[in-house]
Amino acid sequence: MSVAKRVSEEMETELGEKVGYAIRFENVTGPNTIIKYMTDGVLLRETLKDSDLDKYRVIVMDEAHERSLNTDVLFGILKKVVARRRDFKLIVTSATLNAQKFSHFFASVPIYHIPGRTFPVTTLWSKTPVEDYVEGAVQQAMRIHITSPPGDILIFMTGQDEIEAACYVLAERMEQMVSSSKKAFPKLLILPIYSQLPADLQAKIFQRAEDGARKCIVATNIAETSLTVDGILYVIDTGYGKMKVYNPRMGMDTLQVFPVSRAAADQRAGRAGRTGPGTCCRLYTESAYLNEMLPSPVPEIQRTNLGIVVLLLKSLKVDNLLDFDFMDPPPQDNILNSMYQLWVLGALNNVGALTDLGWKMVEFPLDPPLAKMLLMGEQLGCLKEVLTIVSMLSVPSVFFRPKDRAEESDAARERFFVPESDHLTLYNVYQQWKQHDYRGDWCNDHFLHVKGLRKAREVRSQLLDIVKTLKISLTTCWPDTDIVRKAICSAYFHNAARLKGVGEYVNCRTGMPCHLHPSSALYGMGATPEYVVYHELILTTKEYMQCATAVEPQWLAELGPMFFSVKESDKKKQKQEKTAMEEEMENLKKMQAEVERKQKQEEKEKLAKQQQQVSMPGLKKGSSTYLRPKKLDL
DNA sequence: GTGGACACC
Repeated sequence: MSVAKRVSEEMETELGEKVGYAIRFENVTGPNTIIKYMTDGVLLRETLKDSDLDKYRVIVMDEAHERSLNTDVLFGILKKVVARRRDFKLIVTSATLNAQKFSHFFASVPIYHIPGRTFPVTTLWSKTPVEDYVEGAVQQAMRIHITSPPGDILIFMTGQDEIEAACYVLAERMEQMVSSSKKAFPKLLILPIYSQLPADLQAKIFQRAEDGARKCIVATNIAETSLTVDGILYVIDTGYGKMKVYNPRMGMDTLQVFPVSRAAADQRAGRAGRTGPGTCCRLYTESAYLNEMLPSPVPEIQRTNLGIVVLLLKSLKVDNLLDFDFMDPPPQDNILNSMYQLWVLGALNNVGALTDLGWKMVEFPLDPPLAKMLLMGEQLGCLKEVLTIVSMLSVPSVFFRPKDRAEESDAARERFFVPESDHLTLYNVYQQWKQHDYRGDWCNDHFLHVKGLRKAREVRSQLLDIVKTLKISLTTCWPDTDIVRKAICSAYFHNAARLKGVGEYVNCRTGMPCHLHPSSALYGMGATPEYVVYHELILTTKEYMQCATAVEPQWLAELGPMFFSVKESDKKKQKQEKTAMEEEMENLKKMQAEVERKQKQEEKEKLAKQQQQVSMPGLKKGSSTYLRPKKLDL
């Protein structure tokens, strides 16, 4: 938006006239707009309505090296548009590191180099691997503060916990230093930043420090690309970051600490050179950088659940997904698994084409199971309730639990509990917030993140607009919440689990152990329920179900017949059902095999390269102790 | 009996 604003000022027009912008919840453009700045997500949605993008003559894909999921899907689509339309131009801008690769993907088009305007950055390497990088970073920061000329410090850590620890230790060391030193000591302003930090605290990093004080910002990779602070002359890079990795076989996301890529490390270093010549202290050896880090991060499309991507591409008439021209094709397992899941949800038919339900699901910017929950809400007569639940599930957890007020915030959360369902608990939170006029101070009083709730409200209103354009009627079942639980069950029966012990479950289909999270409302039932469905399974210290709801076993049979049947039922009928399902499965397997065969033919050369990238923890053999990704035992 | 980088539709 700020770029759009600057350009429109330069062209001496109002923003939204000749120059405009569009992001998810905002569209500031008009009939006279000739330059439109937008996110890759907005453009991707536009291609669904007009796959030739006839509205545009030129598209500039900026920051292409970031390789977001949407950008990667767009590349494949735009490549086709370029082939079809003679009057269309595509310009891709990227960090030079990857330029060759982009050029090659688009039939070896010419590359233009545009020199950057940053200052040189001196790199200092660690001579030996650093065992404890939190401690290492703190020591380095103190050293810079004591011995180096003015200029702010930026430290990269992996997450909230580390940031809090680092800030705490830093403050402690500073205090010791000040009290043991006789002379006056320059101040150090320690500032944490990560996305979940409340906005007012985030804003502090941009404020000027009082006279003589040096700022020390301790950040996640939010400071790598998303926000830029001027005045940084020193960067301390731990060399690590968190990354979400999807495991299709277990249907589970893990958030793991990995060494960052060389490209990311260089990006981090560059943050020291915006104001003047800077310094980057890397808490890893030059050899680790050269030999053990990947040149660039594994693209998101290769490590994510592809449900929504499959749905989108199917709606664009890409019949054979393994044939789609991805710059870096995702692992076949991910594609096939997502197709299977869409088939199970009833979005794809036996030959892999979109069903009526599937076509409707595409309209919603939601993961397929969430879209299905919405549409089942329509069918079952509880759309209003489900709209709220889906919106709440689309934002980060709204419960705020500061460490120093853990008990107090737990008690506040428990007051919202609906004992049979975490989903209904979320609904309850939203309703109460609404009844209190969507007030911010009410959120603070009840240990809720205002930001998250506001976002949920925006999402809800966007979904409501789509519901209206589809002429779906807005039904409610209140106060019969069993119907809501049925709607949840109808979209999440693949995540059904059966009780094994208190709070201990196993997935009904896969046998995967899964645990109720200690924060779940279901603990409030006294005895935990026999059957639950859950929103997602996340591996941390255990496999935890995030957001679970008690369901009746007969609902599973009724709403998820491809997985479940009631034992007592007529054996003959059961056998017939089984045969029918087996037949469908066979069809699906045939479809998959055909798709696989073609893929193998055409992508033979690519495959070796691809596999190298796909084996995600993706580090070369003989990694030193510096590289120790958490091992995932499957 | 306790979690969770970051964008985005």
